[in-house]
Amino acid sequence: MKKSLSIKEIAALSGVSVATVSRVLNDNGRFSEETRQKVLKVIKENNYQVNSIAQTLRSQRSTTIGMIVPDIKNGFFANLINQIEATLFTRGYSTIICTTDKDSAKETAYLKALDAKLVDGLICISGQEYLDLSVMSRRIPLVCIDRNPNVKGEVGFVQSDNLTGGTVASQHLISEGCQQIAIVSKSDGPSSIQKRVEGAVNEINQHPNVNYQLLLSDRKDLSNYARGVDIAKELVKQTQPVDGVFATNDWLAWGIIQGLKDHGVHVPTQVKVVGYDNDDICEILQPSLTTISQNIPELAEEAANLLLKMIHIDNGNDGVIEKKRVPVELIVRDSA
Amino acid sequence: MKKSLSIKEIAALSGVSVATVSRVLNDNGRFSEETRQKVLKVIKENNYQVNSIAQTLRSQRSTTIGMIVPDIKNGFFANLINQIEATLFTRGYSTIICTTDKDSAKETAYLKALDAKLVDGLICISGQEYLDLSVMSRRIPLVCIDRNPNVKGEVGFVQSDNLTGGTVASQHLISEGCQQIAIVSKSDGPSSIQKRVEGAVNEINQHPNVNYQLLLSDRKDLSNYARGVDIAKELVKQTQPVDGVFATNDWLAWGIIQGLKDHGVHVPTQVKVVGYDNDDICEILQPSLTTISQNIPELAEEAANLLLKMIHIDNGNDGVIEKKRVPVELIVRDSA
DNA sequence: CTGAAAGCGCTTACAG
DNA sequence: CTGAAAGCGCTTACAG
Repeated sequence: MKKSLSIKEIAALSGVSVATVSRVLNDNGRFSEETRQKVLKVIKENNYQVNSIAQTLRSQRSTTIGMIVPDIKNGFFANLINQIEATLFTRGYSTIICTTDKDSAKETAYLKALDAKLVDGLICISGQEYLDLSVMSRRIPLVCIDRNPNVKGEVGFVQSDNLTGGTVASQHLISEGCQQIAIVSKSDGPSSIQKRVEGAVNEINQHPNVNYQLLLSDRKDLSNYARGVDIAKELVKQTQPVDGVFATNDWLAWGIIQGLKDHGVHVPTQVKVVGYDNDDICEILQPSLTTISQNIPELAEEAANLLLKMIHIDNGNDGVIEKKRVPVELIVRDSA
Repeated sequence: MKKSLSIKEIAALSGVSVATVSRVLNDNGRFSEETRQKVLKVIKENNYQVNSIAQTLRSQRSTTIGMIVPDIKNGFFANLINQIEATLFTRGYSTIICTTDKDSAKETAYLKALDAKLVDGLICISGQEYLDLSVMSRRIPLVCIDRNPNVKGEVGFVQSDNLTGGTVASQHLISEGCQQIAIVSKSDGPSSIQKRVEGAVNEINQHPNVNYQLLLSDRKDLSNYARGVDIAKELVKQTQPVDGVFATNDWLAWGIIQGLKDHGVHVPTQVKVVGYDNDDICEILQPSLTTISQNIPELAEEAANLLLKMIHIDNGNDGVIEKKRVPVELIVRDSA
């Protein structure tokens, strides 16, 4: 591999000291315009590229942040990751994305790797369990999105307003005339999903004439879609038929719709269905899916800004926890 | 931020030199079992974490690879990224994922950042244009997936067998009795997609009784799905109706199916449709989509292994280009 | 089996 | 305005 030039060689070629080259590079400190031109010329001519590793070691700042995410294939996460990364990039930070695949050993290994790489901050998205930061050798600014950290000390916390999301979903079904509502979710979901259920239940409880039942799939072996199909089988067996379903994600919702259809139950005329996430699939399905849309741009912006703020303040160890709650939006389509 | 301990402090606490601590850490060089135990004990007790940045600067090896990808939201890319990253991780490498959003300025900026971070290698996935590596200050092992690099020197090249993919798609339609086939794609697609079209055309040309037409959407403002709907409008207007469609991705295929349905044309009885990628949506749609599945695990494995091989050989500058071509598979479902 | 020392490529007080 | 020098935390010949 061709060796790249160092600041030392640039200095020699420019006839100045390495200190001066460094100053020009960082536009920091005083130097004559003439010197600057001279150095910049040599840098250009030699395609010099600064060595960030050396910078990081020296300055103890990596301008890199680590991002822990359970699953990159999920559309919601992919969007969120993409936007956070884009925001951080415009602010001069690189992002190392670590996909844990919900494997806590992998999560720990990644945390150590990020620690060793001196990342300036950490963003953790969702995840099944409490976040165990005891493996870190340093205290590091941390922002969690939809996840409860078990960390003492300063943690930023950005949440989508899942509680309201559930509430709005129920409200919509009720306003459409539903009186027997099934709330369908997964028994193994993270707290963000449980909040959706909680919101939906709370709302229904405000309406004495509306009943609900909770159906939690524990079929970890199935995809969300397949779980929905599976749950639909339960639904059609019931003596008191449901007329509304709130599913805590869109794939689940679509599985339910298809499962119901297989049993001759039509959506939305016989049963109305509301999903969650406003996944890309919502628009292309027939019936298209009524759903709750999370504000991904705002979640990304809040998380990135909060982390950057924490990095720059770097007050280190007082236990202040900043929280942001980002609104959601009901999107009405054909299914309810 | 709490400062982490250095090897120097571990050395002091263990009563040995930093050299010895380093040896124990890397299990490299000779030392007594007693020394090892002593040092390891201190490391454990103090939750010592090695500083990879210092290691990298010293050894000029970062055990980090960079990955340039056009779009993380695309299911095919997301899967591929995920699997490459997982493979590299088991081999001790971290992966920095850089999403270019098809913006070449962003691509250049990322390339520079990766260069500055001393990544040991680079994987580039797809992308619209030739890859411009002139911004790199070093020669670096590079593997391209479905992308033509314009680089002199050693480049690994892993491709999905897009040509055969197109061929197989046509074959299937023909074997299902189609005689008027529309090949639908995007005018702005990368070469990997053009290969699919080429394969499909070649195959049809083998069959004198089968005709085809090529429809390329140039509506960059539309999603793939919307482009499909749009194209379907063209299709139904034609005097000689088509009875088969090959679309170069699944979302496009689904748009066509929905567009045809809107005009009263039924799939698969009147028109048969084959998509490409075997996206997660294929199974949940009705009709479910017949498609060409790329072998993502093998693509990931080949790319990762090839890159690792190049890194370890590091022969640097002979112009050998390794190529791998990964087979695809026809998956027959309801739409054709 | 172990240590002293050089050096990876930078930044930044300190001195002038 | 500029340079000499220390030091970030490691690894690795070299010497013993």
